[in-house]
Amino acid sequence: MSSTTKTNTRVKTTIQNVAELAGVSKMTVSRVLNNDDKVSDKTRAKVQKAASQLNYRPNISARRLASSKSYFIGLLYEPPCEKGYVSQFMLSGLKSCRKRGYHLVVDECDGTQGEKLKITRDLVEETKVDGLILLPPLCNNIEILNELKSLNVPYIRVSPDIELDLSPFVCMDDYQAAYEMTNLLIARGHRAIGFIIGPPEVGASRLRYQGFLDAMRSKKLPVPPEYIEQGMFSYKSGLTAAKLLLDRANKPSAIFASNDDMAAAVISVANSLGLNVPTDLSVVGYDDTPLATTIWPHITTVQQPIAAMAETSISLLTSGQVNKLEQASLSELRHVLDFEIKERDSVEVN
Amino acid sequence: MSSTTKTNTRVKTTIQNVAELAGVSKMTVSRVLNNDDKVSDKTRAKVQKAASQLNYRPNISARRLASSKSYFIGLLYEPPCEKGYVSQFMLSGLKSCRKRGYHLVVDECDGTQGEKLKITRDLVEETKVDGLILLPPLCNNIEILNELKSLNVPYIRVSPDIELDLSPFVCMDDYQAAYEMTNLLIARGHRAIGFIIGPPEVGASRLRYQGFLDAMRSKKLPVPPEYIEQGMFSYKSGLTAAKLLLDRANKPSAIFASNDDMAAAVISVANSLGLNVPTDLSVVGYDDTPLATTIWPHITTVQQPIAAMAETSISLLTSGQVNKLEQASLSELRHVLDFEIKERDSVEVN
DNA sequence: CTGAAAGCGCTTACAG
DNA sequence: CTGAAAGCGCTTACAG
Repeated sequence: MSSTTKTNTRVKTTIQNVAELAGVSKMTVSRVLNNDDKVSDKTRAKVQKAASQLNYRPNISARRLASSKSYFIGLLYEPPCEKGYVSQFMLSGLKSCRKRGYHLVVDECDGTQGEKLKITRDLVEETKVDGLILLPPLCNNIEILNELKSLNVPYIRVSPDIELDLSPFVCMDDYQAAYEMTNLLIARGHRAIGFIIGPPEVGASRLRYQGFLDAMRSKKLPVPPEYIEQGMFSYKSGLTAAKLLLDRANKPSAIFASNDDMAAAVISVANSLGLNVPTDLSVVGYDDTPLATTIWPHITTVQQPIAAMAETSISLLTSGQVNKLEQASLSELRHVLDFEIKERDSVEVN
Repeated sequence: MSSTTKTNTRVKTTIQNVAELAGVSKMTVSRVLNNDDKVSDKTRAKVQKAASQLNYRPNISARRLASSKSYFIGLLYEPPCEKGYVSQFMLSGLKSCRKRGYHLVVDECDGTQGEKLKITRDLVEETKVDGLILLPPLCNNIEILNELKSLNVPYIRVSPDIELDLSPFVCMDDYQAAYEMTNLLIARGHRAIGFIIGPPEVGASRLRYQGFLDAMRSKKLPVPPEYIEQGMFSYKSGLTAAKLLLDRANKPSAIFASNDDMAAAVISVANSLGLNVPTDLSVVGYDDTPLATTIWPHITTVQQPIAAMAETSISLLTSGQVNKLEQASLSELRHVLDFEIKERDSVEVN
């Protein structure tokens, strides 16, 4: 019996087989599978047992053909996105979709505002996605959000800068992460800590900076203006900022850069100045991009929960929770996921 | 009329509509769409005209349901893969599949050899992919190739090290690229050129090295052993090699690293030694990974034709050419795609 | 709460 | 070379 079941997984089992085993009609099986309310608990249990016994997996193509749903989730990104961010999200999203019998349709949303709107509309109307995921900075594009709203397609915003509307979003707590990272540096004995701010047009920049400032203040540590530099998230801007921070007599013993590219630049400048990282200077970054574990020393950084963001987004979109938006409380819309501080080799006890 | 056609693209047109416009049966339309031989040229033309007039796009789900084909292409990769390589391939592959009405199913093939074989089998038997793309180093895994052969699934090997079998593959000419890159350095006036070799277990390492050697020899330039170091493709190994190459009186004026990570390491070592890149030392890499355009100076490197590799692979797999393997000539199986040398800021006239 | 019928848009197999 | 019929595996809409 058990061996028969095993071989059965190789043979395609249909809704009809499940119906027969459970002793009900295909219709009832379909209802159970789609979480329809009006099925008695007893029947539901019978069907579920039969389905799992046969290792039944619904045929998506048949579903798609018969139903009004497309079983497609769209993922829209806008270049240039932080390197690696899109692909990490995509890889996780692909897996999350697959295990639910959905497919992820990834599209680049580039060009003028008009072209972006067109790409968005096409994805909705041609591919007929059941839901859309908007990566930053697209998730802050109010016209696209409005278009989606009028098209009546549920969407999730990933790490939005501001609460433009009452749509659901996933994000991490940038303020808290920067606060904790700063505390880690302080705990290692650092008092003179430099900071490179991210570009002002990115909302997270302010939060990361504020987290740093508050952590310093809570420990009554000074934050002299010459220890603060403005960066643009690019490696090159990190180079410039690091030179200003380090090419002086009274230099910080640690530098917190608002992203990994700039942190890597700090390490490079330190080296060219004859400073060893981490013995002479500790450096921390933010994002945990591939670069953080490419260069040497590997950078201590904040790991964004990208896989969890993808999983949460797709879970919300496929469970249909997003459709019940009107009744949803704010707490159901906001998903603040846990970050992790990855301690590596760029920090040392001072 | 023209405006009607435009609005029609919004309404879903079916094979039935095309059949009616062309004055034939659905069956005939289906034959034309699937490139069936036995259709008269006249009928074919009529159908094609009607289809394009209606902007007809076949419904993949209906096709999948009715046919024995799945319209899925599998992409199998094995971590750790060169950073960015997989995601670049994936992004391109996603687009190539989409425009053909296919879907790309991406899966990570990790673990023991037994687990890898199981993942491969599952992808074939459960998802029923019509074809598989094997990224390196999976494409050199003879057991997986054999398994696929016995499962009778067509596959494409991407940048395989060796010709293990008579299956089709896509690749670029590593030897030629290294040859040309070396010539570029020579043309810029460099005579003393150092080289960092890639890991011996990667077939391309040998080809790149040989291309370098032959270019030097053809110009009668010396290649002293102290200018050659062994690397492992990692940044850290590049650091070690670069120190050996640069921390001496008689140093090369240019260094050719076998990949970008090591080239970035060379730049870092140069900086810490007080050498400016490119004025004191020219550096070139290979692969054109995101890192090459992240750090400063941006690295002059060889761009692998990843998008073209993805497009070619999917084109071969979806056109059904791969099935006619037996009759295929070798030239039809081998697809050596054009590379491009990206000249950036890490090389200067000597 | 449950089911019989019809149909989604294609292709397969069979005729002619 | 072309077509009428049946069916892929589900869901929708309608009964009861």
